Amino acid sequence: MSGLRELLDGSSLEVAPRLLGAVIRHGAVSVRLTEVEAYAGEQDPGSHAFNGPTPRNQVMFGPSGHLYCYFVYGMHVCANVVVGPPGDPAAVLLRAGEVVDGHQAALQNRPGARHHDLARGPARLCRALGIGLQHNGCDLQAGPILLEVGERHPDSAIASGPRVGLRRAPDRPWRFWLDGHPSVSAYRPAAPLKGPS
DNA sequence: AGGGTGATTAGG
DNA sequence: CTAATCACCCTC
Repeated sequence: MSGLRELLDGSSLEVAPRLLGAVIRHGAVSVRLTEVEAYAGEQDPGSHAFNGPTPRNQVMFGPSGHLYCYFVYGMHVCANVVVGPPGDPAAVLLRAGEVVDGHQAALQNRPGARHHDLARGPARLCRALGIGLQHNGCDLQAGPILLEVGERHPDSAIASGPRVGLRRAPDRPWRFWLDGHPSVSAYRPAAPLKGPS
C-alpha cells in the first residue's frame, strides 16, 4: 500500500534522485521536491554523522523514513529524510521544491516571497512548510510531516552536480535536481579554508 | 560581497 | 572551559 518503503529502499545515492517529484506535506502546505542532496553517513566526510553518533545526529542512526532536522548558522532549520537500516546514518537533504498546495499558508510563513522562491533552498523549504526542530525524528508515514510518493521522472530530466556549501568532500556530485526547474537553488561553492593564500 | 546568528563539536 | 565551525539567507 505505502509505496513509501520502496521509495526509500536502497542507499542514499539511489534514493536521492528517486525523491525528486515526491511530495512533502505539513498541514495545508504541500511541496513537490525539485532538488536534493545525498549524504552517506560514516563513509562521507561531508556528513554530520562522519564522526559517529552525537546528540544532534542520533536520528540518522535510527530507522529510515524519519525526519532529521538540524539548526544551523544561528537561525536556520534544514531537514533530511533518513534512509538505510538502523545503524547506518545515511540521509537525503531536502534542498528545494515547488509549492503545489497551500500556497496561501506558505506565503504567510515567508511573506513577500515569489512563488518559485517559497521553498527554494533548504532553510526556506522548512520555513515555508513550518518545519522546526520540534519535528526532528518525526515518522514521515505517521505525521505531522508526511512524505508521499509523487510522479516519476525519467533519468533524462534529472541533472546532478556537486553539493552546496561543503568544505569537506566538495567534489562528490551527489546533488540532484529537476533540470531547468525555476525552484532549484543557485550553486555556491563553500568559502575557502582559512590558511595561506 | 559581507554580515548576522547561536547551537554543536573537538580539544585543552 | 574555549574557540572554530557551520549541509544558509538577506541586504547592500
